[in-house]
Amino acid sequence: MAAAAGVSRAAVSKVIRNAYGVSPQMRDRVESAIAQLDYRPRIAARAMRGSTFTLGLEIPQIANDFHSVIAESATDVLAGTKYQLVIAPIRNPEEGDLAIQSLADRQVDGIVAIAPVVSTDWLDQLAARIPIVMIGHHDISARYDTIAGDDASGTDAVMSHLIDLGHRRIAFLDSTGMQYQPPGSSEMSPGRDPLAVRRRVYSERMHALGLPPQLVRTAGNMEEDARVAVADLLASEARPSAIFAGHDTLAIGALRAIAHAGLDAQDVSVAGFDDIPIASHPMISLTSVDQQGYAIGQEAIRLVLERIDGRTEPVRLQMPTELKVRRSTAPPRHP
Amino acid sequence: MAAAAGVSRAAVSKVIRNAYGVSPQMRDRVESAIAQLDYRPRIAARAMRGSTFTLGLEIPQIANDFHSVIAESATDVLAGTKYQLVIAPIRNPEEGDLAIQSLADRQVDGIVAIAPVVSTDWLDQLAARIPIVMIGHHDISARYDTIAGDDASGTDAVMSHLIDLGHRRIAFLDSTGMQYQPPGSSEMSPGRDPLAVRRRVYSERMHALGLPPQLVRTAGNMEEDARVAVADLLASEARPSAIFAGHDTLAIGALRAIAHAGLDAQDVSVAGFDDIPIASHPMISLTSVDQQGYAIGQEAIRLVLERIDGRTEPVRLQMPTELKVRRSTAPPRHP
DNA sequence: ATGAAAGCGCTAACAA
DNA sequence: TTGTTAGCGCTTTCAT
Repeated sequence: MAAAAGVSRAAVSKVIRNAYGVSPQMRDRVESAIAQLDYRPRIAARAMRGSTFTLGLEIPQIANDFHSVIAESATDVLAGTKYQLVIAPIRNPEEGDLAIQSLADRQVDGIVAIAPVVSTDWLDQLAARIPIVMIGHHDISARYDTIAGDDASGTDAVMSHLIDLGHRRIAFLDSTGMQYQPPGSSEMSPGRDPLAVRRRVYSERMHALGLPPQLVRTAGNMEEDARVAVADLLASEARPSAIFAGHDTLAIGALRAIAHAGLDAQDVSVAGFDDIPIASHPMISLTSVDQQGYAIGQEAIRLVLERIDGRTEPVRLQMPTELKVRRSTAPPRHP
Repeated sequence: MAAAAGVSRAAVSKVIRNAYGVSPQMRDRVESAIAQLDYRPRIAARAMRGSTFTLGLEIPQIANDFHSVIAESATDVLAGTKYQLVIAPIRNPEEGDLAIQSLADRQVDGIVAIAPVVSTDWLDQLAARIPIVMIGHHDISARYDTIAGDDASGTDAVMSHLIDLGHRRIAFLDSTGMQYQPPGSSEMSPGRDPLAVRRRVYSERMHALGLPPQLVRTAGNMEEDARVAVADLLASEARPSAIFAGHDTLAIGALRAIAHAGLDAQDVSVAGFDDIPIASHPMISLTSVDQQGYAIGQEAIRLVLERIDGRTEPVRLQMPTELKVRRSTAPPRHP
């Protein structure tokens, strides 16, 4: 390339990086050579000396629309900038360390991670080398930033709503997980993940009313896992009058089972969390907690860019929540 | 690293790559040093000499669940292999060249692209350097592989179904797009993209019955674009008795407008294409054409790995389609 | 303002 | 079987 333009490599490098010390005519010469040769700098070579202009996003469960919304907003924010977003999808949060490590191995300039199952220690160590923003977990770290919805108040709102409607037999639809210990890590801090907080506040509210909490475990975070679990639940003795799902993807699965059984919101009400786009569809109309997924994605990118820019003090954001009451919750027919 | 283990760099390299010519004791020594130092090879440095063990997936519109399913199956196939999948998301198919170029700049070992707006010439040129698999477009290329659903027969099935139900005023819900010309490219081959095929077969079937085709253009490929367009349509004189949506994301948006207007399938039937997961939800129950998105993703990865492995003859796959008749289509109340 | 040259961490060819 | 060495294509420092 340099040879073709009849200039030094350094000159080409400077022009590309818009660096100081190039005359206008030099710039012209190099730029026309670039255009003519259709020259593209190799990111890998640049990575050897510095940055890759690549931001990594770890996504557990790409089928979860809450995650898609975050990816969408990150894409929107980054469009037209010099940074390229790459998503490392995994099958479940337990594989989070693999995806994050993989992104680090590829020397991305920053990482945004959505609620992976990794220890804070492990992440702290990584964050010493590379900017990291954590979405979802309520971590307190000196090295990386955190953005989470206000799970406690969101859950409170759901519980108050259901109780006010007259529900007493309220089940919490939970996913398994958070069992895995990443190698060489200390134990996970308790209650840092979003579902743990929602589960805890649910239990507290039930206890406060003298009601027995009913935790229904799904086999995983897929819609289908929830459908199966709720189908079983409906066929059992322990049928609740309302189900609070740990997140909307589970709630949608629950609604499948309920609709399939020919039941409606007065038989079994359903509330979710995240307010994914389909929740507002008039044919679904799922009561859910909005935690501003789109804004979370925007903020995450903003924070990681700030860190790339030099910030070192950690930032912790908590997004306000708002309960969207829709037709999937109603007063119970048989309280 | 090499120094710490007291061996040569070449030895380390060989152990990592499982290459020929390492004694068991050498392997042991190196491996324990790797474990102890928590050593991770830098992908960028490897890229300078060869491969990156990274596969790129270009996704237009991450909010489209058909695309998510493809990403999901690709993730599943690649889990546990030495390859890492990275997704380059864009806002619309018109930005396809940016995402693909960006992946190429990052020297991924292979690229899977979902129906981007790029010329076949441009792609052919790129495919000379890097394995490419195209999903969606019915391209005929000597250099890259193609996987597409059988759009013609799928559309035929939808049209026959609607006509058999008694519909005559059938609109095609189309998205704009495919207008953009990538720089330095020849014109796009006509009819290579999925929507063009569906639109064409729709028009043919309408003409065959002596009916005027009714093309309804949305502002884009988002669910919301379809909702707006259909809301306008319902309020106009030209209200059809059935809408065939170019793909399911548009169909879901159409159903929003229809449900919101208090209408049902007998007023305005809706059929879509792709059979995204939510289509089978009992509360949505969208008639749609299944083109096996999950299998498409699997095959795409298989093909790109085959190419990395040395295959050079192009492969073209066409997936069979199956019409899933559900409750969103019904005989018209007012034919 | 420009160019020469060192070096980033690997792999591959070759020498020992 | 092992180690030495020459690059891959950039960025950065340092002369000019």
